[in-house]
Amino acid sequence: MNQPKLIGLADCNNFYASCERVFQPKLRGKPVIVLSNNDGCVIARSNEAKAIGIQMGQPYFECKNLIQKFKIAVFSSNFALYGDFSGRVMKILENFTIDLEIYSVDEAFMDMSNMPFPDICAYGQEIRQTVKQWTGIPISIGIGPTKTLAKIANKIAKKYPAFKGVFNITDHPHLDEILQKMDVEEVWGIGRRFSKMLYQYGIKNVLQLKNSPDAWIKKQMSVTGLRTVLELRGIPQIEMQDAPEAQKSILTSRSFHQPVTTLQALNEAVATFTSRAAEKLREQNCAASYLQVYISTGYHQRGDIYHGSTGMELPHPTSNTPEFIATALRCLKKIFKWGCNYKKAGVIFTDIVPKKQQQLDLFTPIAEYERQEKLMALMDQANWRWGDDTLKYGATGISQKWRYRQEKRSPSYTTRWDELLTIKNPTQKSQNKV
DNA sequence: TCTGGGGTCCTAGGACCC
DNA sequence: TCTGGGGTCCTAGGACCC
Repeated sequence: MNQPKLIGLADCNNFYASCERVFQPKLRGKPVIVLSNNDGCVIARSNEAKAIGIQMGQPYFECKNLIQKFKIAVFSSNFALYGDFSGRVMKILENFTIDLEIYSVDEAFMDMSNMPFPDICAYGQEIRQTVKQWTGIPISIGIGPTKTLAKIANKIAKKYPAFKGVFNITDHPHLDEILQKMDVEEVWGIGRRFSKMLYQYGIKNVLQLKNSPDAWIKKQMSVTGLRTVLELRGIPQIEMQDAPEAQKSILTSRSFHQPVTTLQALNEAVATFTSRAAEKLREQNCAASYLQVYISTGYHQRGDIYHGSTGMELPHPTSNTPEFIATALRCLKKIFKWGCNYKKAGVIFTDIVPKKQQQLDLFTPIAEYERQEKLMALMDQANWRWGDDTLKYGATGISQKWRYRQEKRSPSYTTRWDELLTIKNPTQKSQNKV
């Protein structure tokens, strides 16, 4: 029989906002927010910004008044920077556990069973301090017998300063009281729809959810919902994953800052997204054999709302950009409708296989494959070294009027040579790269 | 005027087969 | 007009996550 598990969830606090703050110490204790692509809406908030009342997902234009009034520091998102920080944090966490499962850019589950420490919370504190010291990123750690309870413990660790960022919910004497005070919506796996439904049946707090009958839960919320409830009861349903599984889909999409109306402009956008998706595919050493394209008008606009999407199978799994672009443009032609104000487009690759398993088709000579492979590798290298779009396909367009906007992006301090942090030397007037 | 992007899993329903 | 039962596979859509 398996030993009961102890699972820790380490979660970076206000991750993107914290990353931005690392390089601007003067912003410590000050409200900071990070915006989505297009500077459209708020996707990260420091505690101070939350206290002021800025909401997650709130449109930027809606909170401009508050921003001015409270002098909130605003950043466009800089995912290269956040990805780099994420890697550093995860590397540190790895040293503290036998099994780390990276769950998202700012979260990881840690197997903390059988740790040779009598006080698991003290150990958690040590992890927390190390990460803070080495990266500048504050984290919180929740510990519990299941992933769902570890998530809940993490929320508590964040909510009550008395716990100093680490909370263990396992065998807690006041577990039921804790759960009774939490809203069902706070549970991992219960979103807006389900919590609304549960509310209608009078199930408002987590304790009530935990004690609801299995059959009813399954009927209302399918097996996923039932798993969540069992996890709340301390029965593990969501195991730790040993190795990261191969991705099943790769998606690249963007909203346009201004509506796009012509097929020509959409062609460019779709070709660009396709190139980017193909790069991601090659980064993972994979090939794909199915491609979908979608385009849509805005949801907030007046007039016709249109959502078109279609897919096509490629003759064989590939990672070759020109093949994808040709297929994607054919898909686009099928779904394009004149007279629409398009606000978004995207490309999705599915049926992904590792490159080793890639089936070559019979009629293309091996030498041709090798030539394509070399060309792709060369382009990826050039774009990695000298910046995105150093080398690109003509189909992706030159003017790219549909491009999105990022007015307040911080420099990529850690990932681009030309944007390394510069420090002013008080004795000289010049600035030096570090 | 201005509202993100990238994923996973589950289910229902249709097509098809014997 | 009446018209079985059971299985598989695929896709679209809905739910969730960060």
